[in-house]
Amino acid sequence: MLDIQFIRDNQKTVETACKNKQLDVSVVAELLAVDERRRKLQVEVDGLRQRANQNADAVKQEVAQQGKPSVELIAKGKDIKTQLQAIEPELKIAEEDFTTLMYSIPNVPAEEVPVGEDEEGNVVVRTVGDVPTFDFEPKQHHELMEALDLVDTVRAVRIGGFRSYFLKNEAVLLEQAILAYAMKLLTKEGFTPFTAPILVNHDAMEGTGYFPWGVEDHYKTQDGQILAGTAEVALTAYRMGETLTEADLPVKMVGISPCFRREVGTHGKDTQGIIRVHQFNKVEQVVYTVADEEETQKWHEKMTAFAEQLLKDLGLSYQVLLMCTGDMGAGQRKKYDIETWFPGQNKYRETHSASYFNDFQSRRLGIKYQAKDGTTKHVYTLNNTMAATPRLLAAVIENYQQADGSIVVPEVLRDFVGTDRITKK
RNA sequence: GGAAGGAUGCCGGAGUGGUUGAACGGCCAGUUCUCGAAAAGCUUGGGAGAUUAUGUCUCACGGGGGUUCGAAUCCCCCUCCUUCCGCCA
Repeated sequence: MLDIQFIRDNQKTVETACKNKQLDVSVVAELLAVDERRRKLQVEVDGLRQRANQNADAVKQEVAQQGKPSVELIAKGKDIKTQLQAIEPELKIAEEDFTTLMYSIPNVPAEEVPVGEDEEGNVVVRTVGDVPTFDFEPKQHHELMEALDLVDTVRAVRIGGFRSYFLKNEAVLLEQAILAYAMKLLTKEGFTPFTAPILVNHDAMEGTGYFPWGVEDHYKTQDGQILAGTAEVALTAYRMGETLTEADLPVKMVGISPCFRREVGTHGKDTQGIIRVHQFNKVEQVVYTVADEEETQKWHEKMTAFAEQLLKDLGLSYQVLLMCTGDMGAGQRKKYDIETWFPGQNKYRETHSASYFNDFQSRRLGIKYQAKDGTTKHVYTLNNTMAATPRLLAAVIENYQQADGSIVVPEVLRDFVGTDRITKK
């Protein structure tokens, strides 16, 4: 959520942001019209309430002096009340409309974000690691995994539907190893480890900016909770409604949770393998910083670097992309995606996504802090993937495949997995 | 699922119809004292909206509605929390 004053002063900027993010532009003008109506009604209602309060004080005086109020003042009070009852409902409607529209206004992208309609507009910032060469034709992860009895999608689909999977044998340990390694890296960096609830309420979804735009992308329960697509939701909302002190910042959290995504609108994409699934596991980093864009940008780079460290430790090649306006979320101010090299597919695929929001999320969630100068400000929030499996597992398998179809286990994971090579049984 | 209790400011915690927007304590900020700090004292200071004056007004005691000239306080509905019982893991 943006500051209404900012929207009033920068209507064009906000409208351009809507347009560039491929969102409805008309909400801005609609909001400002409602804002004006609301303010006009507010002035009227405030004036009447002032009179009502003054009258009540006068009644109090009379009671103190004469023991009982005069009929005139009681009648006047009733009259004011009648007038108030006539316009208060209008104000209430205007306020409700105002709130709904405020929640529908996206964040304005940072200056350096390229304008673009879709992924074509994204810009490669850096490419790290050489694309590995094979003296044989590298296979895709699902071929390799099926041959080694590491995955079963045929039976899974029978049980859980399209995009379901069983991981089996060493793949289970290898997945856990990746997640545990990711957790360990960030814990060493001073992040507080969490498991996060994935069944969350509407406020948390709206507060993090997934709603109202992404309602269709999420599953919900018959009790009204939503199955979150990421631990970002619960972790970012962790201090919802609280006021911290500046000394508490930065707050650094790393959470592990299952993630659920409906993947509507992706029919026909990645139908093979376990790159795109409805349920996966993820280690996610979330940080609150002071209300300073320079500081939050520093953290944005740092958090991206943490994810890059993981990929380097795993010996994977990747590229970092600066996402264009059309390919970023409504609440995001700037976003990097990291794409990891998949030799079997012969291309880079998205494995990480790092965003910062300034106070867009914290305004919605009501997360503030008392600054050193005594004023109260909203914290700035950021998040980044640390490791998402089985997608990252698939990357490891494709990159570590051998001519005989076996998989070498990355060195840093060997202790956990208990073997240095996965071979046919 | 049944029963009881609870939700108050930045935090803890009083308060059962009108000088309580909130005692008391803590924290933070500002300020006085000081070479400086600590300690101590003082402050219309600490949330939101309107007006755009930097003063006034309104709202804000979990959320919504009602009673009343007047509600944190009385009534109704809802949400959440705690405890006990039941059930389950």
